[in-house]
Amino acid sequence: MDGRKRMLCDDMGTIKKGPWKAEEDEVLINHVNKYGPRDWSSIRSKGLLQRTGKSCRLRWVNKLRPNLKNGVKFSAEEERTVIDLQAQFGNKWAKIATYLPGRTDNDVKNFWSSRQKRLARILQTSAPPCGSKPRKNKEIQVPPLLDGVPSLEAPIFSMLREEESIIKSRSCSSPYIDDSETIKMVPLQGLMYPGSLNFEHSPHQIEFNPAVDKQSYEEQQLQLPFPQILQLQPDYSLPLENQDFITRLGDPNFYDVFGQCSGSELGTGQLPILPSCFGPDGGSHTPSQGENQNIVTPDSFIDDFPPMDIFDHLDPLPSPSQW
DNA sequence: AAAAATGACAACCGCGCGAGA
DNA sequence: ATCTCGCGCGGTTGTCATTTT
Repeated sequence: MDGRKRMLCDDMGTIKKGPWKAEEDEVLINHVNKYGPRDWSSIRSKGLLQRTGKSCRLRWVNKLRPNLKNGVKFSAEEERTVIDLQAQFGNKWAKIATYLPGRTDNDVKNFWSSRQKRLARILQTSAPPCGSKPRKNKEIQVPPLLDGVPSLEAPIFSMLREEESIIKSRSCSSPYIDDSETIKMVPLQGLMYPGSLNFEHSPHQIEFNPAVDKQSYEEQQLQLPFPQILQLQPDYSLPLENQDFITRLGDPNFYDVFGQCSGSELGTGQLPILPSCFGPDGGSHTPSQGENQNIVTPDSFIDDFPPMDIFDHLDPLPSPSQW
């Protein structure tokens, strides 16, 4: 339906909808200048405009109010603020907007919505059904660790525009990340030793062989002690979210992000999903009752995940048929 | 160059709340 | 006490512009 090209007229043609004209804006501004931003309904009752009071208020609040940052993109700082406040308050856009001078609840809402769409698309295109062909060559075959996540809803990756370049420039700080143009499996290999994963059994059950990791890897590669990989310290030069993510890797509650996926249910040494393998016990950490002060939901896990842009640099994994 | 995908933005709708009659 | 009305908020939809394929 072409909702906005047509000039909708409800109530026997007395209510105008659709885009505002400059003349209407002028009338509205004049009214506000005279009476203040109130009595919206009187604008129509006085015959000044064929708009509902609601529509007038919305127009004023979102477009005509002074000091609005119309047409100005959200800065990185504003993005971060929204992300933080959304985590704190939920979808209380009006409340969040009060922390952002010049921004309206609609702005914040739209920003968040766009972000959600973007991130949902990233996850969707990163996790094609088995056998499906990626739409673009830039995409990757999602690692089994994400592909098999049960009932994981659209992700809420925390991702700032500025982060991609930072990740690109900094992500090779891990000795386990291929220090080349292509960053391979950053979230996975950054925390595991290459060769410690066995994909033979099932695409959704990666077998973790601790024996392969430390010793053989260190012998072959760098003489770096294993604990170094777990003693992750926040890098304060990184964006806040990355710091937080890294910090929380050391939080026991962060390991078993999907709660129900205890090691006992899955079998020792089998890694159904990535996050469990972050645990010191290889994913068998089962939070006891009352241990969920920091309940980690799938969404919050996604929030804590590193920026998805880093996946842009992943080499495609072999398809299951190639395993 | 054309088509498709995506992002950004504007506006409407429904619901709930609070004040006043 | 309750009814009505105005307002504010969150969700949703549609359009246009830009980017990507």
